[in-house]
Amino acid sequence: MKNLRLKAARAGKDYSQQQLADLCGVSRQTINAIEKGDYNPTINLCMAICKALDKTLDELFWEE
Amino acid sequence: MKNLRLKAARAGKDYSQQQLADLCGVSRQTINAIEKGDYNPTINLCMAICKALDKTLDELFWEE
DNA sequence: ATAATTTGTCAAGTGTTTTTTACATAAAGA
DNA sequence: TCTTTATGTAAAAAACACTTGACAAATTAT
Repeated sequence: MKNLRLKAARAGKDYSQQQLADLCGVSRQTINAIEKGDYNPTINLCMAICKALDKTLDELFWEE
Repeated sequence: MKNLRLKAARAGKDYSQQQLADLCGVSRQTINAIEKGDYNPTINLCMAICKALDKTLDELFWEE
């Protein structure tokens, strides 16, 4: 399922997928795939994303 | 670096590495490696661990 | 003491994340 | 209109998470 919280947080910073990817040191496709939601990133990447967007793991990635 | 918060949370539930591994559907060695800290688990596994231990991602995995 | 459980570690293999390259479409700006 | 930027998607290969099997040291229980 899509990660809309991530998409929203990125929009809140006015970053493109490419810009966020650069900040996190990964490819644009990786960010795209995570937002699209069909896979399972590593915790280190999740933390890099959170720090780039000033969010926490729970805010962007926790699922009930 | 070691994940001592995870080790402590597991101790708080009185689970062995094997028991926690079974609850999370991974091997004992994987849990051991995460506690030892020399790698980078996936977010899905981190969430499974958190749920087994009644903790959140931020409580067990967030690093400043 | 000794048996059973737990933990630490290693090597080889499997599976999946991630990269790279590439192409197509939509939106925005000049 | 023409160009640029942003997004969605795909296939092949590289990188790495995770498994399996195994052995030894340490801990706990009997």
